[in-house]
Parts: sequence; structure tokens; C-alpha cells
Amino acid sequence: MSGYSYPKQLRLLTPRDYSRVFENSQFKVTGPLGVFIATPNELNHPRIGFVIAKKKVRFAVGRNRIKRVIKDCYRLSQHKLPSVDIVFIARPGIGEKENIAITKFCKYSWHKLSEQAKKAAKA
RNA sequence: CAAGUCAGCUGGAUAAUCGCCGCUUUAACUAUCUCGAUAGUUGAAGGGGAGGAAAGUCCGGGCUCCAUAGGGCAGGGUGCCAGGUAACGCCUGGGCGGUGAAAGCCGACGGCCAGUGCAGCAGAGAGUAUACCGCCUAAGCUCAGUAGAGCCGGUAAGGGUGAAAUGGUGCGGUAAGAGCGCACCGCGCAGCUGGUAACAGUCUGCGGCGAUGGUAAACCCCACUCGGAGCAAGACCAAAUAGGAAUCCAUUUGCUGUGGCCCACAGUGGAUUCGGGUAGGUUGCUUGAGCUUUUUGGCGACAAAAAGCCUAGAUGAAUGAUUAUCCUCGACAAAACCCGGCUUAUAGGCUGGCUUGGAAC
RNA sequence: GGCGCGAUAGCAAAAUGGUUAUGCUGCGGAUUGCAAAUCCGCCGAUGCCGGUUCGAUUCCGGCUCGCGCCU
Repeated sequence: MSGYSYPKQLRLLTPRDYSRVFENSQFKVTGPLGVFIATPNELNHPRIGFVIAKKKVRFAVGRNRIKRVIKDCYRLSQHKLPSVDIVFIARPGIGEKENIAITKFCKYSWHKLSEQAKKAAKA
């Protein structure tokens, strides 16, 4: 896997993948905009999925925007991340935030996740 | 120029880099066999990628399944007339009514002279209308015997109540009054004329008008119209699990199946054969009542013909991020089977027609 | 995405087109030595905007919000 593309291998696709992350969420990064939870996988690359409830962000346009922004940030920094399955859970209020704020939060979260994964690997 | 009004168009632009989703062409590898095709994976190149409302799901249609959508009842919808259309509750033209100074805009705009019902409070009276305050005392009776008072009555002009009280104005008439009579206006019926029709009329005749009050987004009547469900419809490939499924023959009742019911239709029982279809996947899925231009017909909606064009098709679900430049600093808002409408939301900009007012020539 | 329901006081829940019942809660008062129970009183633009009607909770449109069903 080279370059900065975003094919389907880098996403969580089935309900089984999601429930696996929820049931054993080893790593967690919390923020005002949302929560990233993650668990290690057997693959050599990370995967990501989204949970954005209709109650948190009212319209489909807004939900898609958040997904796009996080996806883009994830795509550009995929090689820095360990091989984990990540799920993003939105919090209320994220719909009003600027794209830059979401991007900053993502970069911070990737950093944190990598640290947590390194510690877990050593232990 | 200003104000108003109607119709139409537009809905940030340009460039670079990295990405996302289909499509087309092409190369390599793998698998299959009918041996030159099909499918998959990876790479390269090219080109495409949200809206005027994509929205609400309020109507109509296509498409799919249920039976080919058939008969009857029940129920729903529409409602001036004519036309357009695949169809419509939409559109166009016309009529009538309302509104505005006008351009224009708005109108669920059939029928209470078939039947049934409803109208709180107030008020005398709310429907085969009524008589509280009033007005009158001519005729008849009693007292008085000049005036007058009472009885028997007459009346609906005036007051007052109400959302609503059953023609209006004037003159005559009268005891007082009253379409009681007349004139004009209004109304109704019949005819005539014009118009396809709705409807209209300086038309003709008849009717005094308590005929025929209001209410049908009250039941209802009349005319026209509607079968039901919806792409999560449906079709195909198929681990698992349960035992059934298909074909043929028989076919009474009951039960089940499609809308609320009935008719009707299909299934059930026996024999033979072997498939069945949950997870998951594929398909339905975009060439269509399509778009653009021109011509012809029509007042118009629209129709016909010719030429050209192909313009998203996802399935955890695609248009973004970063940077630069410019301006008026960007509203409402994101396809999920597809079309035709309606309704609702919408910053700003542009164009044209019409009306009124002002100024100049 | 499609289909179907609902909205009445803080909560629950009635209501032929004619003054929005009732119960619980809350507040004030009466009662009591103090409380409980009991009695009396108070608190609503019927989700919003229009239309029909003399008059709409009710009838008819359009919005808003909430809930349910179908993979």
C-alpha cells in the first residue's frame, strides 16, 4: 500500500467490523468534538469507520461533510498510523465547527493513538 | 427617472497539487471452458460526476408483484365551461364573482324551488317566520251621547337584538299601513339572439316578489373518476437450518392467500420427480412521455417534422482538502427506481413586457 | 428511501361546530398543638400559519416536532 489513496481496504465496511471495535476498544482519544476508539487488527494497515447520529448532526449534508474532512485527514496521514481499526463517534456541536478545527483535532488524535499503540506493543 | 406588477435567466470565477465514485480504451497476471472469449486482481491513459428546488411526500403516471385488474357493495377523490396531456387535484384560453387608481392578482366557483339536520347567547320573533315597544281606531259592540274611553281588532312604516329578521327609492293610496297600485332599479320564469359551451344581452313577454332565507370544507343528491401495495417492489446466484418444493391427477365444506366485504380466482389431498433459500452477493439502475436548435400548425398550454447530442448511478453511500489571485465575499440547501406537476425554503445579480406618476425634448 | 400514526395545564387524560371537563403535582388558604388525610381557591394564546363558518380543539389545506413499521 503506497501513496495517499483511500480505497475500500482502508475502511470498516460490515457491522461485524464495527461491533469488534466496540466490544474490545483498547485505545481511546476523547475530545470536545468526538471520540476515537480503536483496537489492533491483523492487517498491515489501519481502517476507519464513522458513527454520526442523526440527533448529533441534523442533516445528511453536515454528516457527510464531517466524514469527508476526517477521511481526508486520515488519508494524508495513514502511514503514520499503526495497524488498528478506528471508529469515530461524533458529539453534539461538531456540526457547527469549522473544517480547520476538525482537522486539528484529528491530527492530535492520530498522535495520541500512535503513542497508545506503541505502549501496548511494548507491553 | 421613480413606484408597482408580470415573465424569464443565473445561483461565485480561474489555476495548481493530493484524493473520492462510475464509464470507455488498453497492458500484465490468474481462473474457466465450447480455445477466443468471459470473469476477477493490479497498472496506465482519456473523459464524466448533485438541484432549482435534488426537499415535503401533497397529487398524477411509468415500472414491478399480487389474477389479465373482472362484476357488485362500501369507501375515497374531483367539482363554472372548453381545450392540452401518458395522466392529474396540473397547465392554457374563456366565463362569472371579489379586490386594486391601473397593469394585474385572488377564488373547493355543481345542487338547500329531492329528503334529513343545524343556528349557543341576545332578541317579540331564527322558519308552514314573528308582534315586545310602537302606529291606528275607519267598520262592529259597550259607556258617553259634542269630545273621548274601553272591547273586538288592523298593521309591520319606525325603534331595539343578532352573523343573519324575506327587495330598494320615489309618488299615489290609507284610519294607520303594507307591491295594495304605479314609475325606475333589482330579482325570477319563458322565449329570442350571440357563443362549441360556461354565460351574456339598452331584446320580447309574463310574474308583485312571504315566490326561491342561510348552511353541502353538515349528512346527502348529481356528474366524472379511483383495484391494492410499493425498488426495503420484484428477479437471479447461493454457506447454514427447518422439512418441504415443483409437475400431473382429483377438487365438496372449511381454512389460507391480494384492499374493507361479497362474487370470482389461486392453494390444500394423492402419485411422480428433486431441490429448498437464511447470512452474503448480483441485478433492478439509468436511452428517457430525454435534451438542444430550426421549421410548421395553434390566441395559448401544446403538438408534429428534421438535424444533432448522451448528460451521476453510489450501497457505511462519491464533489472534498490545501494554496494563490479576483469580486458584489457566495442564500436555501446534497441524487438513492424514474418522470410530469403542486407546495414550502432561498443572499445577491441580470434581462424583457405592461401600468401609473413626474421631468425633458 | 418508502409507508403509517400523533401533538390539549408541569404530568396523565376527556370533550355533537356553541364558556376546554377531570385526576395527580405545585402554590395560597381553612382545619390541627404540629403533620397526614380532608375541604376551598389559583396556574392554560388546545404545536404553528392560513381557509370554510356568525362561531373551529373539532371541518379543510400548508408547515414544525415526536413516535412506530418495512432491510
